Amino acid sequence: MPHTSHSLLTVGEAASRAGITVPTLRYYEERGLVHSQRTAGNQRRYQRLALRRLAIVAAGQRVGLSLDQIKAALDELPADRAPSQADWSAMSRRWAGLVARRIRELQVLESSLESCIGCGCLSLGRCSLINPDDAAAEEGAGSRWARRARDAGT
Amino acid sequence: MPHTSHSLLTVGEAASRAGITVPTLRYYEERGLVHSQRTAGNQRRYQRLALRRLAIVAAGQRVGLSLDQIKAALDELPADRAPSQADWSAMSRRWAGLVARRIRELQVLESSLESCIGCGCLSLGRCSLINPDDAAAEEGAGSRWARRARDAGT
DNA sequence: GAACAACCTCAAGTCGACTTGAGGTCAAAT
DNA sequence: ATTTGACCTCAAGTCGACTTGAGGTTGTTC
Repeated sequence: MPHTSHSLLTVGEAASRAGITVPTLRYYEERGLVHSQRTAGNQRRYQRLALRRLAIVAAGQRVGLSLDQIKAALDELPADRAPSQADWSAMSRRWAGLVARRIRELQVLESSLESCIGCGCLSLGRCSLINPDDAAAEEGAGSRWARRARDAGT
Repeated sequence: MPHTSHSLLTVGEAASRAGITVPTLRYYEERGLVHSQRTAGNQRRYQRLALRRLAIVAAGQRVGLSLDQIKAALDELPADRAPSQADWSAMSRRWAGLVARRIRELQVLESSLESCIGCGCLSLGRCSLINPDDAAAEEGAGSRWARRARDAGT
């Protein structure tokens, strides 16, 4: 076993702290979401900072972003320094906007469903769930909102 | 052009009215989400009722359900009769519950992001976005937000 | 009765986000 | 020095939800 009191983390340590599998961590690295140093023997070593980036990845997934979108956000943060407050709050603000928007979408849906509970909806014409044209008027090109659900599992 | 004033719809008509492509409609049918009759020449003909089912599929996707989950919901509705109000409101109620739950999750996330906007989050330990354990504490066994739920019971 | 769009089936491809496997190397403990 | 578990790369597989393609048929219109 690698002794676990260094400031650099092995893949296994980093993965388990981030709550993901080792292959997933490697995959994230391949996608440019995290970075590592290598030992003389070519093994990955992660800085603590990498955990923060991984946590941001998880948060982004909860927000409903694709890895590419998350990468775009991460790319605006310094790669090997703690982000400045300005960096950080800009990112938070953008994501909060996305979340707020999604919440509004779901609330529209929720009220449609609620009005459906009693309506019987025997005629198509009346039902706002079935006829979401008005409700979803904003829907542009394929904004079928990407559902990503990570089953943290384990 | 097929003349467009029958009570039965061709694939093309049904697909365009449902806002999906023809292959997608065929795919849905293959998955058992809709059903059709066939002409003597083996072409699909859809009842109006199929449009309602397709609309339910779309709604379910907006709710965030998989096609399997949506199928499970549809399977409890009569296949070739309009659903009774009881059927309908039971489904709406279940879906409304899912939506409400998802909204609550996103609201937790939203408030985390909001508090992040100003916090700087220079230390991992404090940030609720980065440390969602407490925020997500209400969440029971696994299952981030119902998607892989084996109780696809809609 | 020919043109031609719309239809048919079946197979394979795509994309995102991973997982799984084969075959081989590194490093901490004994 | 050897063991053993953790690590390495590269390739291929999986899953959901579709899309694309090839090759052939139907049905309405002129």
